[in-house]
Amino acid sequence: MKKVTLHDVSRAAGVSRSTASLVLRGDPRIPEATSDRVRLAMAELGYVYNRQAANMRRSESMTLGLIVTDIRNPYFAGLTMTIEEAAHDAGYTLFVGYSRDEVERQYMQLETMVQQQVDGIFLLPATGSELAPVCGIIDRSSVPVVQLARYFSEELDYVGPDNVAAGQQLAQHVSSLGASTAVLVGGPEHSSARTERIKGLETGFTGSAVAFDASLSAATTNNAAGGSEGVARVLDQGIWPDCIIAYSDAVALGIYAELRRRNLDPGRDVSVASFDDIAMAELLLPPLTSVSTYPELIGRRAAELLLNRIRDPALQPQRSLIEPALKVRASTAQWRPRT
Amino acid sequence: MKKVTLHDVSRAAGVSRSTASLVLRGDPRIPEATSDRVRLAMAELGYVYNRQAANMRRSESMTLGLIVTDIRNPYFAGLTMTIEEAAHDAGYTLFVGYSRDEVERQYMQLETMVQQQVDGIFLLPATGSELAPVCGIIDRSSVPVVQLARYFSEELDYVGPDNVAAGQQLAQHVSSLGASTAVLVGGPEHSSARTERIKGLETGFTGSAVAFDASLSAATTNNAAGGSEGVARVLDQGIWPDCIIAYSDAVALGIYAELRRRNLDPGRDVSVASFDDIAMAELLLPPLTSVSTYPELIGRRAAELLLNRIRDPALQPQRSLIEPALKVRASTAQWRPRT
DNA sequence: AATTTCTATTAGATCGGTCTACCAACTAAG
DNA sequence: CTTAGTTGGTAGACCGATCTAATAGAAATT
Repeated sequence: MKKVTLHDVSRAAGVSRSTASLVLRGDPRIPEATSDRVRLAMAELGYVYNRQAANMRRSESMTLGLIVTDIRNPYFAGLTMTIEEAAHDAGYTLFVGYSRDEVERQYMQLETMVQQQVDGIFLLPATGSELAPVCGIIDRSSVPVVQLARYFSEELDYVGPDNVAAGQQLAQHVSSLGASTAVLVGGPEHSSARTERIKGLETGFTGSAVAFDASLSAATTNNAAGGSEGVARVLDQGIWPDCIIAYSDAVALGIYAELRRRNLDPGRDVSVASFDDIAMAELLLPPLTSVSTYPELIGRRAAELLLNRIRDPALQPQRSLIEPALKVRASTAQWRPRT
Repeated sequence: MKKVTLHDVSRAAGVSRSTASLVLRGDPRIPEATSDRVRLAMAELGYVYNRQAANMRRSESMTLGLIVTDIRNPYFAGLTMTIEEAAHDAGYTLFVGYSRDEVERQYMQLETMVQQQVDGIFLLPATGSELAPVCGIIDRSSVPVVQLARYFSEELDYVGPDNVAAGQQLAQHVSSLGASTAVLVGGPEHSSARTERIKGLETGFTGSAVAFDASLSAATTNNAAGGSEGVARVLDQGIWPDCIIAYSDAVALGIYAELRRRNLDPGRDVSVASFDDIAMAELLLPPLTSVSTYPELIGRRAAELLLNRIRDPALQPQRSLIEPALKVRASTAQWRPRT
């Protein structure tokens, strides 16, 4: 029941360990007759290549790390899927950690991944990551890191949607509907993405007839529960906006539910619009107006960036913004002033 | 720019490599004065523990592997989240691969994970896994494997919902509505889960007034696109069931969409019921009747099982079935005969 | 005082690969 | 015949930890 090593293989094939190793890596110096013999021995003995051992001499481990907050949000699930695909296609195996938006958890995950000698890390930072210790482990090991969707450091690569543009597009659409008040609901309070989306909304609404006050917006967790809670908080303050802008589609789901609980009909009594445009947005009733932020593109771009940086660590930090696109649907199209 | 090793640390602290190693692992034989000195040196030099090196001597790598088909299905996302949590809490780092239900891809992922010396693997098998090569790598390395939600081998541990019971519960509910015909839509054709659900439906429907013919069911991919396609295939054959049973909630989403495209109102013109009960089921319009199969429980149970087996590989293969629970909602409650 | 036990520490083998440097045998060129 | 080059292969150091067996010195026991 002992492990079969290259040494066992080489003995069985009547060659040296070095030769077996060369066969393993397809070195052209080894003639076919020899390599066939070695490969036969491998098959017969049931040899399993030990990457960890190989990694000790080579400088790379052929593993990457990915830390995201929560894949029950389909936006992050899509992002995760493309990143895994890119990593797999490039020959890497992927460590994954879900931080649940907790810095402490995220820190532990970063730490163990670095200890496992990952060649690079995709990080969707938990809110609060700008605080000290998160960076500590990153630059102690000088492992390449690409920030996804949110950022906390200017010195690390970043790929995300152009949130400001997304906010502007949404604002323009909402004001074109003739709404007079709009409010933002949901999203983690201090994340860069939320700040940028608010900025986009504000600039988009200036000069329009819509009153938008960012200080009235309700920050919450980025999921349906957050949406319900956020919209409740707004309405219970006596604020009755014409249009509710959800921080994300995940949040919008909760907003729909809470509105209905209060006998309000989304798309008729109040418009709802959102960010992300996950597949579900189109299937909801009413279909949800949303600004698409293309998680697949972000993932693909991030993978390119990280692989490039692994090849050349001296590269300048890059920021790559993905252009959003507004998808107008019935949740806002049918809006009209309350009678 | 070179890596700091335990050797560097020990020299800086004026002790031997062995002593530094003992400090690292908190061995009680080392007095505090010494270990403080060593820990100080570690902090000053920016030492990073190299687990791969440690793994070469120890027999474990403190990593686990998880292979699932697609986390854009919230059911699998939930399963994945709990497994990651359990792994993390037990001190393991998790490799993740998404097979996209392709055996070839799954095989490659199994192979690299085994080569990375994982201590155990959670496997949600791709359809078609019963075929030879998938097992090859598993028993060549004799790595513990727990099958999730579907199975292809009796010799490996398995945790999943009690699909037969789930099918029965659904069938009983549907016949209690007074429906006269029901059809199953969606799901990967040869998966164990689908076979079992059909079996449950069949036994549940026998003796009732409902005509259920499994051979009329439309097998598809397990997502919304599959649901749309499946229901289209059924209706285009001229079959007009009273109740459509979706293979999963993900499939049901597509069924809702396709029915509406044909100006049919789910819950009024035709009942819809489903398996899984993801969070979204309740938020749909109409809210979707579904049998909850508790992915969180499955994940937790699977983690327990795998960790136990790692501790004691001689354990008998176990099968653990999670009891389902029917959640009746408006998508079936309002059903009445077409006029 | 001699022996035993205990404490703090260490040298050196080891895990399973890779990599450098070198070698032997044969062919080709001058 | 000598020299240079090519082909096919190998010995042994190396990566960075762990682990076993051993040791020197102090304390305790006889």
